[in-house]
Amino acid sequence: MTTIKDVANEAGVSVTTVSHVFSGKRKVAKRTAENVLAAAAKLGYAPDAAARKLATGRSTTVGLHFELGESALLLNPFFAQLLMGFAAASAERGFTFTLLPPEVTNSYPAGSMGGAIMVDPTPGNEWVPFLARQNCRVVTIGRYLGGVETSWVDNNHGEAMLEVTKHLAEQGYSRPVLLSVRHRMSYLADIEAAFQQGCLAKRLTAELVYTTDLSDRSARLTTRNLLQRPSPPDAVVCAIDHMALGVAHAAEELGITVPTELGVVGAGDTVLSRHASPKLTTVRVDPQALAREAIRLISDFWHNPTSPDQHIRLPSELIIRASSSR
Amino acid sequence: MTTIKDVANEAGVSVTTVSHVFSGKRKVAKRTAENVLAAAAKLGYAPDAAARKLATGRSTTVGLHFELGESALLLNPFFAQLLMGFAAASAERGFTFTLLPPEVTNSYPAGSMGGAIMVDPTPGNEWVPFLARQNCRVVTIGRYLGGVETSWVDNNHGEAMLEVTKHLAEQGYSRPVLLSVRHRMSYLADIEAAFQQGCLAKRLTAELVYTTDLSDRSARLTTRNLLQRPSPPDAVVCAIDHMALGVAHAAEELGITVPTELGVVGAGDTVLSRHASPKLTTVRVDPQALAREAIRLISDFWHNPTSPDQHIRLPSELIIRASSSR
DNA sequence: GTGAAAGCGCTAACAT
DNA sequence: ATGTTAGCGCTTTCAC
Repeated sequence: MTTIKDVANEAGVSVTTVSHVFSGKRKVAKRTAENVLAAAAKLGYAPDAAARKLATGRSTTVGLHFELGESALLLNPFFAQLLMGFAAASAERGFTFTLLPPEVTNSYPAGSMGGAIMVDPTPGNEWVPFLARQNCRVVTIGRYLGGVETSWVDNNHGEAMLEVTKHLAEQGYSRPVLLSVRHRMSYLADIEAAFQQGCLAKRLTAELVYTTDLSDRSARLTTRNLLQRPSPPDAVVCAIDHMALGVAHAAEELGITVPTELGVVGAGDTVLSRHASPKLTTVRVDPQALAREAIRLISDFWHNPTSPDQHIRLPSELIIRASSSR
Repeated sequence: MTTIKDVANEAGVSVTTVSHVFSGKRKVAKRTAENVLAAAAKLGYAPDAAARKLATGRSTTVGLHFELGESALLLNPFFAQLLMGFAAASAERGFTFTLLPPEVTNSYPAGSMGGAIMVDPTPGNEWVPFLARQNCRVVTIGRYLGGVETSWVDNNHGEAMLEVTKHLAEQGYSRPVLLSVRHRMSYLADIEAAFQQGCLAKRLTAELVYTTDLSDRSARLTTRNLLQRPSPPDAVVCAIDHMALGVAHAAEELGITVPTELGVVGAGDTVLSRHASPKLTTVRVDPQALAREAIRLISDFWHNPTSPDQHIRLPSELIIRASSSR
């Protein structure tokens, strides 16, 4: 393993100078810096993150956490794209990722992280308060509603849902149902509130129905019940794409045509939305952009630890397809 | 931050003793060990991984890499489950994960990892030779066919495919096609070979067709062409579940009934397979088991660096559903 | 603009 | 069965 000392010898300077060339923390003469860089390249030197962390007390490792059991992510291609975004964005900025275990271990060394990103945390998430208590900077994707302030990156889910209700009204639907689940992610709270508000504005009856879990199967069974009511809904808006597939399935089983008799809207614009027949109207969010912004915040905080929390709201886009176009 | 010194003072012993209580590298009197543990718990002490790494030269961080652009993982719920398995299994064994960036950076500090896991590497994967050169222990999920020996954990894809062809023959299908993609993962090589062999054994014509990419859309378009031939296939076996959905879609568009006129078989048994109508016959693999075994190997190698490469083959299971049951 | 040296938290000889 | 101490690779004060 090549150390800073080897580079210093090769370049004929002190380790201090080599250190500063790599950290940029003090001015080094141009000629000197070039020599050092050349020596480092020749020897294949890269600073050792562990040694650096030990000396500075600060880490460039970012903790990453998903609530896979709770959230929609497990069943969602969205998940993989988010992760891909994290890997790429962090590599660019010289950060490294660590996956946090599902449950908090009290002895987990929060100090080993320079920050943490929590994807779609629910109020029951124990990591957020745990990390906050240890002064580990936290950025959430979606807002944390558990009583601890954090920085966050979120989509404009509410606004998109208003567009959905507007679109449904324009298409002549009048009795929409929002199919959601009881997990308390900010995302769900947002679309539920906006759904009620949007329906009110357009004079649509607004009904909110919860399925027992996130599976397409639950969505299908719930929808079957809804459609067999005396006055069934004429549109179903879903919290995630694959629930919408379950809805379409239920309609098909009952001989109800989509979109004529029943409008269907999903959320996420995953590969699933293009797969449904008819094709699914859905709200598109950009996982790569979410990842990039989250890393940007972590990087900002790392370079400027005292800067205040930041909140970033990215747009969501309504993609209108056949499933809601009469 | 609590250090080993604080614990030593609190417990009235030397740092050496504390160190050994935590590493288990030498015998400590029961009473002493209890005192140390109590002191550590009281002070909230956890060994600092960076310092430990610096002192020993060995890291408990495991690098994790996915070829998200190439593989089927991006579109596959399988992916998330695999990751969940990694997070849980590594937490249990005291390892920590780091996500490797998509592309190799020559300056990447391989020394910062105690091992690496590559998911479905293709021969073009640059990380495998890069890491092998630096004596970083590599475990692949699926075999690496790029000319470097590694330890691996794999499923018995070939055997499962033999069962598939047997099943197809039993159901009276005689002209099956295997729909695959040109990415060179061992998994694809295995099912392609076994498909040929199995068809030969059962006297079925065996045709192998490649789609341009992994999307359901490509599968659908390719299948449309196949089905419009003078003598079309009467069964399509797919390399991944969502391609099978595309196949079913194409059949539906052409008014060809599944499974009567066309048998369809997927692979993975993801949520998608239960979603198709009719329900999809598929080959089930267990992502959690793959993750657990991979971590077990990494852990073995970490504790015993000189032990030879290991190869683990887990069973795959054919799940017969409506899409291939005449 | 550059260096010398102390020390971050831990481990592992070498002691006793 | 336990303790003393050098040093892992780096950063950072203090000095020039």
